[in-house]
Amino acid sequence: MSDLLNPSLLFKALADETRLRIALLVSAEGELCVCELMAALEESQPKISRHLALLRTQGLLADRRQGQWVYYRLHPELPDWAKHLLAEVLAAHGTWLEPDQQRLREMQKRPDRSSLCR
Amino acid sequence: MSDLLNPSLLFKALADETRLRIALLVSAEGELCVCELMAALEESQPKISRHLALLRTQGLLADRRQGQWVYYRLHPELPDWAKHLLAEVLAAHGTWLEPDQQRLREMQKRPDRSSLCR
DNA sequence: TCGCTACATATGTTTTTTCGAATATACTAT
DNA sequence: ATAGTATATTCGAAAAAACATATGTAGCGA
Repeated sequence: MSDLLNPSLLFKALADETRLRIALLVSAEGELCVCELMAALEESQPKISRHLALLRTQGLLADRRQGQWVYYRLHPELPDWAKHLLAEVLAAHGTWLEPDQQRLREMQKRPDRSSLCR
Repeated sequence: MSDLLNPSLLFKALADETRLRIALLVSAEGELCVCELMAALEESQPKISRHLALLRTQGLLADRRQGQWVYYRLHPELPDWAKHLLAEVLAAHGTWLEPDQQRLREMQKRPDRSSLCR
């Protein structure tokens, strides 16, 4: 069930800068929806969605829909070595994400995940 | 002097399977020459050399010539986060390299780096 | 139902990467 | 000098990846 994600596939998934920023941002922030990623990365919706689809089909991210929004998080069954790897990069180069995180904080009408659907 | 190698460049460098095998093998074995890598990976000489050139220019590997052979090792100034990353992958998926390491052990006329040049 | 917002995917094109084959360079031994 | 071995690089073709644009789908509120 687990090791579909081998190192080669992981490195390919993270070799694109947009996907790397997405993976690290999600790793740092916990959970983000598509519109938040669009705002943080300043990229078009299809571009973000396309890269998210790749990260999802490779088993790196998991998604859940809540109302109109789809939230992405690190896949709960992501192997430890992969989690550690992301954590290592984040610890050493977290500053690289700061512009993205800044835009995230400044985002208007950011969806509020605390109000659960019913 | 150090951080020319950012995470994005590292992941791109390791996104190719040939380069990933080279980097992990060198990381595991310490130092290998081109002909040893050819034997271990069963790939053509130009293909190995081309990928080595990429890993070298990106600062991942360092080379030294001894006689007719050129030995490659992890670059001594490779940042710690990058070393840890390789070690993490090696620890979790070292078995992936076993066929390569087996061929390395079975290699005939393997250059003897203990006989230093004079 | 309609209109709106959020997100996903298909299509055709452009850019990037990888490759094999050929050639060039560096060293060793004769 | 010549030949042989080890390694590097160039070049054009083929394959893969990324892109923008257009379109499709799903949920929400009126």
